[in-house]
Amino acid sequence: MIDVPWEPPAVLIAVDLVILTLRAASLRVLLIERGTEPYRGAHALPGGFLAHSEEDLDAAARRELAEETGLDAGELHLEQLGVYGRPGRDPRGRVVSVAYLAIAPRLPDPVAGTDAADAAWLPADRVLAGELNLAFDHRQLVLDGVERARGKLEVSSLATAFCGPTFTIGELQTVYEAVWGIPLDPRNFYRKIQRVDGFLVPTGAEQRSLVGRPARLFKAGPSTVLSPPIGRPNEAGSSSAD
Amino acid sequence: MIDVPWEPPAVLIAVDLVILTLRAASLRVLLIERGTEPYRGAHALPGGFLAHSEEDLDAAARRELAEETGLDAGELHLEQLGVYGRPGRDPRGRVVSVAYLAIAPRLPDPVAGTDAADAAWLPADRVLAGELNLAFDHRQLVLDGVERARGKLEVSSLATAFCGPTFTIGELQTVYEAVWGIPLDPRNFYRKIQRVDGFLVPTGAEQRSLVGRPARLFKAGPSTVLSPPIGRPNEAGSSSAD
DNA sequence: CAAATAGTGTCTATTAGACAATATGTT
DNA sequence: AACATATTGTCTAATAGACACTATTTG
Repeated sequence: MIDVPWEPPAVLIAVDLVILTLRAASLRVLLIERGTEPYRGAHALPGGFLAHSEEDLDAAARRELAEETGLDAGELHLEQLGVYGRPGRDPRGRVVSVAYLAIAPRLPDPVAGTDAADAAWLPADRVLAGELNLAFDHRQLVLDGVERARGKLEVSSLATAFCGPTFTIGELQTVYEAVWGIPLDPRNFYRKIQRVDGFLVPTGAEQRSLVGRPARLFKAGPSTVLSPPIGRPNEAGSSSAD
Repeated sequence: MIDVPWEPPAVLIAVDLVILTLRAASLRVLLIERGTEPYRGAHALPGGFLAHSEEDLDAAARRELAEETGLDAGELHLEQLGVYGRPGRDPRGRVVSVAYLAIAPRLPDPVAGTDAADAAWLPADRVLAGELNLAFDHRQLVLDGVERARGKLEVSSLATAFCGPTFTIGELQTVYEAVWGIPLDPRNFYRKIQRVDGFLVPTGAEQRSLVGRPARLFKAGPSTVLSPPIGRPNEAGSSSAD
């Protein structure tokens, strides 16, 4: 950072949230329907401008999360995804948006936000496939968010953020399958995931569902870095990184 | 992004660069010595404010890179590292900095930048160890940059960005060892890295050094994603992610 | 019992890591 | 020859993936 003789330009800072969750075994992202121009009627990510010039970026993300979903960010996984500042991305003027990725466990259906006129958990697939019309560069944010989640599932304990405080190995497998979009062998998954040191801690309790043998309940262990990583099958492809 | 009845606060945007390279088998970061307050005399990352309100962030990063090092960003690996916007990080006022990570191949010793009064490639170790006094939150940026590089070495072709257009497997090994800070077995490394599909392409040429058998020269292949990944030994540890 | 999910055993091909051995250059 | 680096071979323990099998529940 260098001092300059001229006055540097000031820009508006926005915070946008890619909030992912699992519903009906499919990966969903929280989208609101815009009620005003620009992009009236299009889907958009929840977010907003910095409240005041001294607000911390993370604090702004937590504030928006609470406003839009009523969720306390203390309970959620929340991490910075990146900055999106291409000139022209917002027709109203120069806006630099700091994107955050949040992972939410299964939530009560109604997501009536205070700000959001109309909010819904829409399948991430439909965004990736381009079926939905997203405002601004928000499709890119969702792409990047899903890609981040896919990668971190391999090497971190992120998957548990999709679950409640306790969960079965079957539920965890559903998370991996939904985010990666591929089926996994339950038997191999079962042992592989338990082999990871410090990932899962058995609670001793069991959970019984409508059918089948009751499953042991686990909670997240101390490790946030998974070693060995949970390999994603068929990564064998070239090109495209970052 | 929601429309608001009030005027959102505008802040200054800076771009800071964590430029890594290899010198004398050690990982170095480009630091300049600040000639003005605040933090006069401390080391700082190269960077600066947005030139004008319509400048793209990536363009600003490339511009700063050229100004500080004379390097053409077209030749270099350049990726966004994150945003650093904690209030109070800059005593002059609210500044949100977009950090970029650049990887440079071996460069000519003099790094006389136009802006930088005094620039030097200093060992990343000394920053990590806290030996050097860095301005602002730049120590954190270097930490994050090195950590990013360490991780990407495993799963991407980033290592080749430290090398010239052609390189030997021995040089590549030096990159891995310097960035990870651990020794690797040359024989196992030799084959392991060649097994990665699309990573290395032999040029047919050879390179002879002062001593020892000449080594085959390679260039970077089409793959930017490495599968299987190049596993980093002794990752076996708990806690701390993100 | 049938169906469904949880959990265990086992086999095989592949891989990681250790390290001996060989190849080819310089001094 | 002595030395240094590159490249190849080989052995062993660990691992991934396929899949048969057992266990425990509900209807």
